[in-house]
Amino acid sequence: MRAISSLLPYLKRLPCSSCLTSLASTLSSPVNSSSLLNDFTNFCYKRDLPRAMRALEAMERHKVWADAITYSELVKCCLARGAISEGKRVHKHIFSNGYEPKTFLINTMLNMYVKFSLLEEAQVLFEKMPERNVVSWTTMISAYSNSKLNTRALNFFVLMIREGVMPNMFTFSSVLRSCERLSDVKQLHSCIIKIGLESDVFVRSALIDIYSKLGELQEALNVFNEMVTADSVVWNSIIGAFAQHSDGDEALYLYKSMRRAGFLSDQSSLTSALRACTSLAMLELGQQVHVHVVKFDRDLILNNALLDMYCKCGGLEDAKSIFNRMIEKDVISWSTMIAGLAQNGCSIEALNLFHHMKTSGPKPNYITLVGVLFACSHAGLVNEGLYYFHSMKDLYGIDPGREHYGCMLDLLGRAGKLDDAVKLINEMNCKLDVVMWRTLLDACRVHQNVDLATLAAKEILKMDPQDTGAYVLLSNIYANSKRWDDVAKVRRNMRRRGVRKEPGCSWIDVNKQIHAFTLGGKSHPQINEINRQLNELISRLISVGYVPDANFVLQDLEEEQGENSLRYHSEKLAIVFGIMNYPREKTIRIGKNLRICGDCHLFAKLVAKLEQRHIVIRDPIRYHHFQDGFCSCNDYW
DNA sequence: CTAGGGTTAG
Repeated sequence: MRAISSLLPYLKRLPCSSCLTSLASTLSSPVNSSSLLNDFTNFCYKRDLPRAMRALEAMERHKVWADAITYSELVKCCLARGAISEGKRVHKHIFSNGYEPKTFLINTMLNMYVKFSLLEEAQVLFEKMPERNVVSWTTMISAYSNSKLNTRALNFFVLMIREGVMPNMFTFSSVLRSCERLSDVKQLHSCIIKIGLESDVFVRSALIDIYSKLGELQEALNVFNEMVTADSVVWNSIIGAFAQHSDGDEALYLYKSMRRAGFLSDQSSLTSALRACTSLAMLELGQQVHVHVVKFDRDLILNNALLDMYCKCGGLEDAKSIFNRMIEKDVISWSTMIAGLAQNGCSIEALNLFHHMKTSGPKPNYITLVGVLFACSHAGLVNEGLYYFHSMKDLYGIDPGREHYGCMLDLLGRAGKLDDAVKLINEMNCKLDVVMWRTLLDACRVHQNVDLATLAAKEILKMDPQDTGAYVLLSNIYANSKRWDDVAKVRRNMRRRGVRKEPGCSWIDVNKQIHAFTLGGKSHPQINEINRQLNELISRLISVGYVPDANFVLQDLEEEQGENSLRYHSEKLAIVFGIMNYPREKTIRIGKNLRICGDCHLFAKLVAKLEQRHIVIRDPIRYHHFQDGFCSCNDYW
């Protein structure tokens, strides 16, 4: 022992028996295997990885083995530290001669490899396991599910059943995530009921989630409603399901029910609630949700949802200040802000932000560039758009996809370059989808290209025989060139297929109550007063030079009645109602289901000037901010 | 030792 103590000053830390043992072995002293094991156990439980590993080496030399629980602690320690090579070393140790690792210990190793994303290693280990229990199988299935290796996950589930291993709730919540077909979910679902696991909250939320992902919202709701006890994740699953499928009403209803049931809102439910407000364009409600967001103000996803809500609900100033205040911003935050600026008519600002992103933001992705091209198309920035489109592959490594082509068609089409648009179509390697044809059709309408419009409308109706807009436009085109036989034919087709024109509708929120108007607005109790004030307003506008623009009657079937119905377009009624009920300084916010027509656009600009009002109209794809005789879209929409 | 929920797109 004297020889050892003379070495002590050279050891930085107090020596442990494993150090002593390794010294001892070089000095050929006898080994105390029980104190070696003791130290190893201590180091493992204290998560002292370096010393535990040294002890492990010593144990190997002396053929000393610890128990499985201690080893599994060590593996967990490797996992927690991200120590891959140490983990592999332990793997080698427990598979060396003279030790037979228990199944649960190998499971721990399996899990470690999976968490390190070393699927190959996990796979090899799994195959050489002498015995595989439900945890082993579930670990592999879960690994495949997380890596989107869906077929493999499902195959493993089948193999597991064939081997006679009974799946548990862990297995189902993993394997469900890998289902791509409804029939698979149905089979698993009945399996779950047979085994009696349907009341498990994990299984239930996984079921709700997968039904929702496959678009089976009713099934998701059934699973939810059959539930006796819920936890917050189950609630969040069902709220998220409806929020993600743009059923904001149902999502908000469920959100309120959740609060009534005594659950507090958390990051996930608030995110979904915001998304619901976004899809309903309910700014005021969104602002109420914002109040609850404050206590999670460092949550990136939630902030992104908040940002998007303000962008899409026309609260651009709030959106900007949120964006500027966000401590952490990812590519989604930037993309949201860029698209948001573009949607609100601030395309130049959107492009400036994109330049700023290149120097001090994350790498732009596919969606970012959709926003950039969208900004170009909505401001008529043809050259800029062409530049970004042609350089996106070289500069950002992004291949143009459907959405990018769609933006370009829109850009060229709106700018009247229909020939270039057709050229682009021919260069595309994908076929035109309905949305692209609609884009083209719209451009044709604006630029009066009857031949291409006719083709586009026919193509649209081939793909979607229920597309009201295409019938209406086709019929309008024919009407415009006095081809009354063709008009009648289109009408007959519409009737035969049971297609009805979606009535134009605008709405405005007054005292937390939504007032909706349709053409003529007959159903509103105050319609007589509204019409009176509207007529008076129109006379005053005419006296300062307003000329109703009947050219846009081409948008609506009902418009054949001419200027008089134009006069009672739903947005005009909503604007007048807003003037009647809002103080002058309050912004009049109007939502509508169809795009605004040129006459109403002009009307809104003039009213904004004459009445000194700030008017915001949201149509299905963008915002118009009217102020002082101008619109944020610069009359380009 | 194994499991479930939230954000950007024409």
